[in-house]
Amino acid sequence: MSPMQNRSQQTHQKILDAALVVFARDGYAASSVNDICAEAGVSKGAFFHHFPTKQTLFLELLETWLATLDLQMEAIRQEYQAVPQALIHMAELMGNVYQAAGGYLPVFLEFWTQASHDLAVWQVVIAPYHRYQGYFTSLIQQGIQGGTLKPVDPALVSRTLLALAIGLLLQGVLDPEGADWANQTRQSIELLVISIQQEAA
Amino acid sequence: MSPMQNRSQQTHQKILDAALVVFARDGYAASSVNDICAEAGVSKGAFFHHFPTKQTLFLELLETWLATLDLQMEAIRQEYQAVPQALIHMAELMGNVYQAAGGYLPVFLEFWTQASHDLAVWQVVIAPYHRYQGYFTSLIQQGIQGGTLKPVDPALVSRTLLALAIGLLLQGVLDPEGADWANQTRQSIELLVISIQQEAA
DNA sequence: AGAATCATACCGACCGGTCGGTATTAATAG
DNA sequence: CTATTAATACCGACCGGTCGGTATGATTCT
Repeated sequence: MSPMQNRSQQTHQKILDAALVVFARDGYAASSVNDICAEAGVSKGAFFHHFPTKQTLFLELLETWLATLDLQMEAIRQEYQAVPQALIHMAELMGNVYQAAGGYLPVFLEFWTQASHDLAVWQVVIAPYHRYQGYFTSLIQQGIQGGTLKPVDPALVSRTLLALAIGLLLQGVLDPEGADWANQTRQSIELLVISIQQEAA
Repeated sequence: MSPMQNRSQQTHQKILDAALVVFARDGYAASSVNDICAEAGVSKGAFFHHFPTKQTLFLELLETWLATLDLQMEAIRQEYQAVPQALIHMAELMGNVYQAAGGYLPVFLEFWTQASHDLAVWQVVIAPYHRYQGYFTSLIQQGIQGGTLKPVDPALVSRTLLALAIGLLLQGVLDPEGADWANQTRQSIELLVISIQQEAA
């Protein structure tokens, strides 16, 4: 049943798992390769056998995270349904993100921070960002044409939705005990969706 | 007219200004004291004369930023007016933040990131965060009692408002050319405020 | 003068990354 | 199946360089 990875794959994964822990705890720049090796229980030689540079490891971690996000997005998209409900389902996706992230929410911040300082990271992040923004924009556009949403500016509402998701995530990082953030996210998005829903004539 | 600072105060300020530039460009952890000194045109000896540690400098920068934010918040609070309008004015405050930050928006991210890794920074950040959250909560509560707002959950809406501000700011950091973020912020908050406004009976 | 301010030289610790060598596994041959 | 070879995976000492911070001497102000 289990994939029965060979030693190399196991080590590779151990390093990735350890890096997630260390980056979440100390931040990317403040984390040394030695720290990651110690957490993974692996030698420095093994590290550089699997990853040419520290940045490569970071990018692989980022791409993995984006891939799982894409998977969840696609799952929502598949469930064909009315536009307002699709948006609300997206809120539940964010709830999944909180759950899946476990104690590693700060790495999200780390991704964003590095994107603003490192061109290579930025290029990896900006594409999905625009893709998601476009997805929501067209979804809202579609809702307007279908008559379920008021004639709002789709791009504006799209950026507003993303802002809610991102802003609540950041608050969750800063003050995890301050609220039930998964629940809060659902309710915040519902609040916004209700405000742009077309009342029945 | 000018404050005519003495040499010591000028040097102190030069270091702060330079740190703002360097932190915004490279991030806190990746910025060396030497980099900051070079940017400031000041020797390392001068640096450590004015700041015992690099973290101390960072905290002073953070506290200055929070103080100006407080100042603007207080200015809004002084203008006594109806609750919904006060909230919308808050949106304009965020517009000021964009303007005042100039090219230094990434330092906001840096503040947040460090807060999640460094207890001392976290303690400085968490108090104002809760204060602002409480301020908006009571403002909304007041609006509900005054009949200008629907009977929403004040704390929930407060966190939603903050999420908008933060989330739009983060998008502005990642994709400055992607939108007119100051304008977007105003419209996003208006969208939310309208949705919780009590319709005239 | 003497106290405050700044410059220079310097320190040990640690950084990311390299390298020569050693296990471990896979491939091949007999 | 075993013996041998080749390839891969791994180890840990080590490198040049940079880090935050210090010690000390020069300069500037009061």
